Amino acid sequence: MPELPEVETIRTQLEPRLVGRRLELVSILDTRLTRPLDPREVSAELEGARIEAVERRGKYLVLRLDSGSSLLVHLRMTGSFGFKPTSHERAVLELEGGERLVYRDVRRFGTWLVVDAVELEPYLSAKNGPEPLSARFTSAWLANQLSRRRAPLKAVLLDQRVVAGLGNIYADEALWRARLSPLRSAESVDPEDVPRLQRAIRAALRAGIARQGASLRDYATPDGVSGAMQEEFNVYGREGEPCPRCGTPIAKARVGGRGTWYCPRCQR
DNA sequence: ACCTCGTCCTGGTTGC
DNA sequence: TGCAACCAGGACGAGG
Repeated sequence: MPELPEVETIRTQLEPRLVGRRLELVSILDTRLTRPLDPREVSAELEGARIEAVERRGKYLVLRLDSGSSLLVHLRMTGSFGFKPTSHERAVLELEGGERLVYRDVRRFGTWLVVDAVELEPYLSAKNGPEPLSARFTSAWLANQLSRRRAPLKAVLLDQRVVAGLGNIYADEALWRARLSPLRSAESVDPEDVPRLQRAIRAALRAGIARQGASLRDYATPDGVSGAMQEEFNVYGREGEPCPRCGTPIAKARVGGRGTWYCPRCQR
């Protein structure tokens, strides 16, 4: 489940290997990938273009092309990139120089979309709120968003328009750091506590980036290396284990249909 | 406008 | 040991 730290790690590794290279052949092997568009149309738009930049917005990977178009890749649950043949290949980009970038996605939730220069920013802005590691992600913004939502706090943090890039893992980890319960309603959070939550979100994501993401199930980086963040989870997946802060057994609940781990004692 | 839930999808794990 | 049921969850659409 690639979230911001995993996608950022992928971006960092792809950038030096892709920028300046031409896409010679684009093979889309799974027709679901480009739905509702015909994969042949998408291939035709990509082939021959040169990659100018590899960027990230929220959980989207953005390949900017010299044609003016951009390829937006969303990895959803199990999407990944690599440079070696593997199982569950859904697309292959043959690069100038003979290298083959393979897109793998076991569960086929991932999506590829080509947008032109005019559409790019409106599309990304409609899907994503502020980047959590940018200056635009302020406590004031977060407080305002929380104040108008009655849903569980965690459910609101998973809304990409509130903050871009948080997923199930880092939402739980951020809430643990902030000592706030995922179950309470967003509007019930005291405005005085919001700066703590804002800093906790940043800290959780920065920790993930520093460890090159978390390797669970299907995540691997393009270089084939595993991230190490899973070894440092405080609560995620740790039902029954002692809270690293107070020793109380970690509890598990379902919030918005998602597995949710938290300390019932020190997260209020 | 907001909220919850079902859907998509496959493979690994669990339980009988 | 076999096999079916269950579980993982990001985004989106339906329905309340």
